[in-house]
Amino acid sequence: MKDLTAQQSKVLNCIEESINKTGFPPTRAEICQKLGFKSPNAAESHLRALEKKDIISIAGGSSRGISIKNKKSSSGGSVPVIGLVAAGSATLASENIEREINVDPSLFSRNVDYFLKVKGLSMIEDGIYEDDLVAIHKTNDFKNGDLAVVRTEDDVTLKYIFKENHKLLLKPANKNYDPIHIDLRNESAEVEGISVG
Amino acid sequence: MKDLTAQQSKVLNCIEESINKTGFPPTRAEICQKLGFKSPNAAESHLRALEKKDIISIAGGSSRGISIKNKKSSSGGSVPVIGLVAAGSATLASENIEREINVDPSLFSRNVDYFLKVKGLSMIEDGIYEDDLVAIHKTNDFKNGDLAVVRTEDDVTLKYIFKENHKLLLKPANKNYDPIHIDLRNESAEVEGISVG
DNA sequence: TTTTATACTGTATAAATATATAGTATTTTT
DNA sequence: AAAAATACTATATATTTATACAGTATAAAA
Repeated sequence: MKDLTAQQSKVLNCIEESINKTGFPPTRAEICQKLGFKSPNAAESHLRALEKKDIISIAGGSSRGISIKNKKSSSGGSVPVIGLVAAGSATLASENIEREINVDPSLFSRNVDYFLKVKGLSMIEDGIYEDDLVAIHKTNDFKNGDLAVVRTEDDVTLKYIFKENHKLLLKPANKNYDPIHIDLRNESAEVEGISVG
Repeated sequence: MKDLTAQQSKVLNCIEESINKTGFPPTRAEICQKLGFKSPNAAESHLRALEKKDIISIAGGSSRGISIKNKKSSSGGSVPVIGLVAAGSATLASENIEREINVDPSLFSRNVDYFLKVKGLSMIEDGIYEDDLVAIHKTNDFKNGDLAVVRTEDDVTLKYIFKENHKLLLKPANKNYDPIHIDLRNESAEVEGISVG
């Protein structure tokens, strides 16, 4: 996908800000006022550029007819933050969702699908503290030693994962917590994603 | 709080629909078209009524200047659905949030703050199955035998709660799962809310 | 019983808004 | 080197839109 220019990002930010603050998108004039433009056409042409790049859609003939596409999925730009977990304890996530954190896509090795906000102390030896953000890529695939979000029958945890034949070993980075052994023949376990932070 | 009339609910729904579908609030004319009114003043006066009841706010002098208040908290009307948990396993909640389920407030004994979507099988003997909704009232207060959302150091679970001195007993309604004993002197545990469904 | 709130039709209009057209200048792509 | 995209100012205007004013009718509250 084509990147946004600095000005186009500003305009997009301005739109997001308006929606978050007032509940509805801005007019051309409002964009101009916020960004210091003196002509409504400045905003107009930026909007057209953003539309061409498929970032927003503009409803013709109606005021404030701007909507931001890509609310879900896609590759670059912004990623949802999911409140969660550490060694399992899932916080009530909807209260912790901080929408639309803009991220530099080149910073991470794989695609980041969401961020986990760490709750709990089980990863404390690894420099991951409460409320830290861990970038997660959704996948079932993992290597031994990966920091993974694992969903067992009873839990969702963020731990280092090791697999040997039928056995999974989930290892927290805190001596006070014991490693968890899972026999896949008795218990089910799914890897929801792995850390790419 | 004053209740909404049938027509006012329709108008509110119309606004929500517009925001969900197009990304921005409707004009008076659009409301009229959708609900079959023939005068823009029909929509206008309903909007004024909704504003008076503090359901929406209207930005004077700007088009589509309608925003819905009460995004958080408050008593009646609509409640968020939080994807979650059963015997602990927390699904990645932001994916499961189904916003704004309208509920009859008189149906529940206490205020409903949110719904949990049950994941897992630990409550199966009690008529609570996977994907069922359980109405939750946020509180620290509980009685023995309450179905409670309990956050331990490592988990969030939905279980029947019993307290004896320093000990908590969390009992699932499924023989295959064992009750959990928590000694409050060694481990922390918080009640996030109790079921009022 | 007299307000007050609900629930509209119908008409009108000032203000808000989208949007086209005409330019200029710089940077990037081809 | 030419074309295309970026990044604007400036002006104009048709259309959208909010919003006021004038009515009518019914139901609920005071």
